[in-house]
Amino acid sequence: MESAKESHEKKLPSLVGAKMGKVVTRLPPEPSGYPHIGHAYAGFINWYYARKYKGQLILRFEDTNPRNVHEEYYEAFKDGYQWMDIEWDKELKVSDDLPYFYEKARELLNRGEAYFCSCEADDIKASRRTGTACSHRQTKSEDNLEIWDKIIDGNYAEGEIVCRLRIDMTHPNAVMRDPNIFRIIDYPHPIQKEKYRLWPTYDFANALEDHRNGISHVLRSNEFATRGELQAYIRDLFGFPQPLIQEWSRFAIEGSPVSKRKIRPLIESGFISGWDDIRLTTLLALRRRGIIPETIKEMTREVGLSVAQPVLDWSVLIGINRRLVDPIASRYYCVTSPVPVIIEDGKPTKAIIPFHPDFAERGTRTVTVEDRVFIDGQDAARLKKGDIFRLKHVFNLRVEKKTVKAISCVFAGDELDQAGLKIQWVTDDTVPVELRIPNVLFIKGELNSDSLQIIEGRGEAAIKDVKPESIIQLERKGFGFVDENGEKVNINMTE
RNA sequence: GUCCCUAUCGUCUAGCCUGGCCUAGGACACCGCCCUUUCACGGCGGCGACACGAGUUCAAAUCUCGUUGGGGACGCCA
Repeated sequence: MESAKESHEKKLPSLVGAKMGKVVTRLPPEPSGYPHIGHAYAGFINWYYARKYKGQLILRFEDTNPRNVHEEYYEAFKDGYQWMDIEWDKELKVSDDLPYFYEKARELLNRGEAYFCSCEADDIKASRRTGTACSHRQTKSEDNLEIWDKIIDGNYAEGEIVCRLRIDMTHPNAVMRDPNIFRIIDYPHPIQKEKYRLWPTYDFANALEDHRNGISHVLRSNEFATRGELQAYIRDLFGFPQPLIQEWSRFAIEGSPVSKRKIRPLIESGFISGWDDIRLTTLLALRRRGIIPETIKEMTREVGLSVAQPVLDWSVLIGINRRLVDPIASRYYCVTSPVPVIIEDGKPTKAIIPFHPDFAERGTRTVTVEDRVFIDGQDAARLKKGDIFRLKHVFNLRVEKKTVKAISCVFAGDELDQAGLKIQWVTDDTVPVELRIPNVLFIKGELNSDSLQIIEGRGEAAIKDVKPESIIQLERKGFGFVDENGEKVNINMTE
């Protein structure tokens, strides 16, 4: 028991170069969509180390592309982190720092470290592949500074010109081949409105913000690995110290896309219901599926700072969740394809059923069984004449006659047969239940037409009292999240 | 095409840096038994892996080279 418990308390490794009280990490979301499990994973790691070393965690919205950013997502991220119990110490928006970036950019222009380039985007791209420089590289500082002012004054249109760093067009790391650091975007920003039209690119903003925010450790997924060199170069340009960088591999869950590019068409076609569809891995979806935050944390500790390419199976997440949710989920009976069981010699009998087998303090409900109950069609199919089974928490019955429409039984004693068959049941007093059973969205890259199964059933009356958003267990069916509880109870099965 | 990262049970991961303690440990899944008024949780046991090929060494999962596979970058996205 102890060894099992210890193994569940797997810890993340110590952080290189971390000093107590001196660690500052960051949550750097772009508010352009809903947070998903990958954000929660990275968020938890950053939160974990900030707390472990009694440092600080900074929430920094990377909102430097007004075309991508929408106001609602700032809140969506905060909600997501809050749900994960990830608390941050300071909240910033990169878009608040444009004056700072402007000042730094002008300094670089003045020093000849940057220049404006009016080549076509495609030509710039091609020249990076071939490693050839364009004539704009030679523009004098004074002229570049003049162009800067003209852009601010509105003399250039979007797409007409960009500001690039003068590094090395033949650098082995293509990211270093004179990267763009500013571009014109004539589009209102949700926070800054129409105040700016010249926006810094990711690398420039990120490199300077990390220094400006006093970030000691940049903990991020390695899709940014090749940008590291550029970001370090930018900080070096100003003589800023370098934070320590720790990267891990971006992970995936088998059959569950994360990208907006893949998900949006599914929503538009109506294949899935929205960003909170229970087949997705957005935090909203996971919550509605009955996955709890602790499960995501546990999974993060398990996967750790791996640099391979983890592709997790849903069973890992679901298995961890089942263990964590077991003690908190009350048990209920629910039957699908109900088949009547006629108790020929039935007399009203009170069944007292506990809500949880291990915690008596969670209480019981009392149901009176008369001469008819319903059992699940699948259980009915297994019964044949002469079989003895127990109506769980009531008494034993013997099958006398079985027709396609009903099963007739007689009382067969009260003694509990430990090894005998026990069957869940409902009376006439039920509530309609809709079970939604999710499955993977994609199988081997193909959309899975069977990714959501909906089953109608009858739940015992006690389910009417379950608070929406509770996680319950339908005995022998599994755990689920009570999504709505009205005329009908919708339950999203975790699976 | 060029550059970077990576390769351990079905899946995830520990070990690799500092070679011997590894007949390779754990989690999830699966199978069996036990516990049990659930096919839940829990307990015990089982199945099950060092991608391949060379090399270095008394000794290699661990070091070197190559092959193959996987991921990422080469955006006026982040």
